[in-house]
Amino acid sequence: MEERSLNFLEEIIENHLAEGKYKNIHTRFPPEPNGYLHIGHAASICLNFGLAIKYKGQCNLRFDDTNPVTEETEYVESIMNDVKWLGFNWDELHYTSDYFEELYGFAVKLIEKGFAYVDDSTAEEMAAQKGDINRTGVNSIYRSRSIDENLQLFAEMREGKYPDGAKVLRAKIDMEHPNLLMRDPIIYRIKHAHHHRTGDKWCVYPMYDFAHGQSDSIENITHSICTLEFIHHRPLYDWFIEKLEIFPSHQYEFARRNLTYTVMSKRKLLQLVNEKHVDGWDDPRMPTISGLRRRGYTPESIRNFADTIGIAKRENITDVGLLEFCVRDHLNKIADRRMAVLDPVKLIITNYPEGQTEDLIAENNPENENGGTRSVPFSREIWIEREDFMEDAPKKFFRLGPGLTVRLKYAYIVTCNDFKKDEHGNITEIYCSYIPESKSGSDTSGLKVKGTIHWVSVPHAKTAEVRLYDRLFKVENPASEEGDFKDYINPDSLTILPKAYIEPALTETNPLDKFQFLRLGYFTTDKNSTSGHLIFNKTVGLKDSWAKEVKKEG
RNA sequence: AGUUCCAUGGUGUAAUGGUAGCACAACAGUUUUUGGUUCUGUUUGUCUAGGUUCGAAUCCUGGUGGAACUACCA
Repeated sequence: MEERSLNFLEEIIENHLAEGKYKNIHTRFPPEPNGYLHIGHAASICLNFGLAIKYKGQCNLRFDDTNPVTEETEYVESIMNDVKWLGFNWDELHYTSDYFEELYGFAVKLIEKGFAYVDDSTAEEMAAQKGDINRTGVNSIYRSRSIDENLQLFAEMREGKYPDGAKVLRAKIDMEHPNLLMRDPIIYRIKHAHHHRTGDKWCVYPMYDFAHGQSDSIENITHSICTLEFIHHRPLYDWFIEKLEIFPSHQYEFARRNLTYTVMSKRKLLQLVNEKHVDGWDDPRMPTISGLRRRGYTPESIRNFADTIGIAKRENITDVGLLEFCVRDHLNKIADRRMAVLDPVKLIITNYPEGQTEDLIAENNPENENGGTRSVPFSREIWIEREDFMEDAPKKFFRLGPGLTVRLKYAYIVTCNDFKKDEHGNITEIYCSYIPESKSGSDTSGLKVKGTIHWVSVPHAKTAEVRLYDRLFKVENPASEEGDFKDYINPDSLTILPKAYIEPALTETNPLDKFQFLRLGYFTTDKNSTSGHLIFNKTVGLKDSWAKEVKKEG
C-alpha cells in the first residue's frame, strides 16, 4: 500500500488532531434541494465523507433548505439516492428547516445584544446604501431603532403582519467595511411561501449566512468545507458565531471542480432541462450523478476520479478524458463481453454448409478468470460492421477487403473472395470462404492473422435500440465563451440507432447492467429497456488507436 | 479601483529549505483470437525580477497574470 501525500485539508485536520484541538472530526455535505447533484458535488461528497471515514469521524447530510420558492421534495429524494449510490452513509440526516425555531431565537438574541435591526428600506434603497467595491456604504435611517422596537417589529414580521419585501432583519456590523458582505447583511426576509417541509408555518426565512454557520454549530461540525466562492463569507460566518457565543465551527474553502465540454452550475443545468435541450436531469449526456449513472458509470469509477483529481485551491478544469479513463479502467475489469453490430453489412461464408449452425464457446471477460463462458450461435450468414470492410484497403488495414483474411472472434478464419454493391456504390454483401481447421480453441490451421472482427449470426440475431452519446458542448469551457452558453451545445450529442443486431445472450439483461460490446465500447442497459424493446446506452468507447492512425494519415 | 484568494509539463495533482515526482493525454515499442487490456520506454513544467541561504517550487519583497466579491439565492 503506497503512502499518498496529504491534501491541504488533510494536513489541517491532522494538525488539529495532533494538537488535540479536536478529539474527532465532524464534517457535513450541505446541498440545497433545488436541483440534482452533479459530478462536482460528487467530488465534494467524496471529500466530506471520505475525510470522516479516513479520520474515523462523522459526516452529516444536511439539506440547506432556507429558500422555499426553489426547493422541492423531488430534489431531496434524488440527492439522498445519489449519495447512497455513490457508496456513502451519513451519520445524521438534518434539514436546516428543522432549526428554524432555533435560528429565530438566535436572531432575537442578536437583536437583544444590539447586533441586529429591522430595516424598512426597499431593495433598491438598500442596494444604493450599500455602496460598491470602490465606494463605502452609508447607514440606513432605520439603523438606530431601539432594541425594543426591533424586537416588536421582528415578532410582527414572523406573525405575518407585513407583505413580502416590506421589512428585513439586518445584522448591524459596519457599512464601511471593505468586505461588502459585512455591510449590514440581511439575515431574515419575509416570504409568504409554502415550504416543502414546514408548510405554511413560517413567513420569515433566514438567509444563507444566518443559517449555514449556525446549523454547522448546532451539529458541532468541526470542519465546514465549502467552495472558494464562499471565502468572502468567512468573516461573517465567524462574526455570527462569535456574537451568538455558540460552538465555533470553522469554514475551509477549496476550488470547485470543473470538467471540459460541460457546464457545472445547477442554474445552467436546470435551463438545459427546462428548455428540453436534454431529456431530464438524468439524461446520459448530463454531468449529473443520475445522468452518469444512466450513462453506465459506476460509483467506483466516480470515487476513483474524485480521488485522482484531488483537491486544491486553484482554478481548474479537468479533462473529461480522465473521467472516461476512470470508467474504462473499472468497466474493463467487471463488464462482460458481448457482440453487437451497430452498422451491419451481410457476410456470407460460401463454403459453410447451408442450414448448419454451431454453438461456439465465448469467454465472458478475459480480465476475469472466473468470469465464465457463454454460447454464441454461428452460421453461414453473419452481420459484420460496415467499418470492417474496405474495397481499397490501405496496407495497415487489418480487416476485410478483397483478398484479405481475418479471424471471426471465437470462430473461424475467413478470407474475402468477392462482394456486391448496389447502384449507389454501397456494399451490400461480402463473400468469404472459411478454413474449417481454424476453429477457435481447436485451431490446427497454423495460420496467423493480424485482425479479428466481431459479428452476429443473421438467423440468430436479436435487435436492440442503441444510443450513442457525444459531448454535450462543442467547446471546452462553454461557461467562459462569449454569449449564451447554450449557443455551444453540440447538435450531434445524441445518435439513436433504432435497430442494431445483438447476440442472443444480450437479451438477458436488466437496467444498469454493464457490457463491453466487443471492439466498440462499454454499454449499459437503459432504465426504459424492456425484454420486448431493448435499449442500450453507450457509456464510453474503447481506446481506438486505428481511428487515431486514420486521422494522422488524413 | 478596493478587498480576498490563487500561480508547478497540454490537463489534474505532489514535493512542507536538500535529486521537481505521480496520473491522464501524446509519442515509440511489447504482448494479445478485442487496433481493447498488459508491460516497457520517451517528450513536455516551477509566471517574472530581486533578496535571504551552503542550498529556494518552497521563505521575503516588487511586478505580471488569473479568479472571486457589489442577490430580500445558496
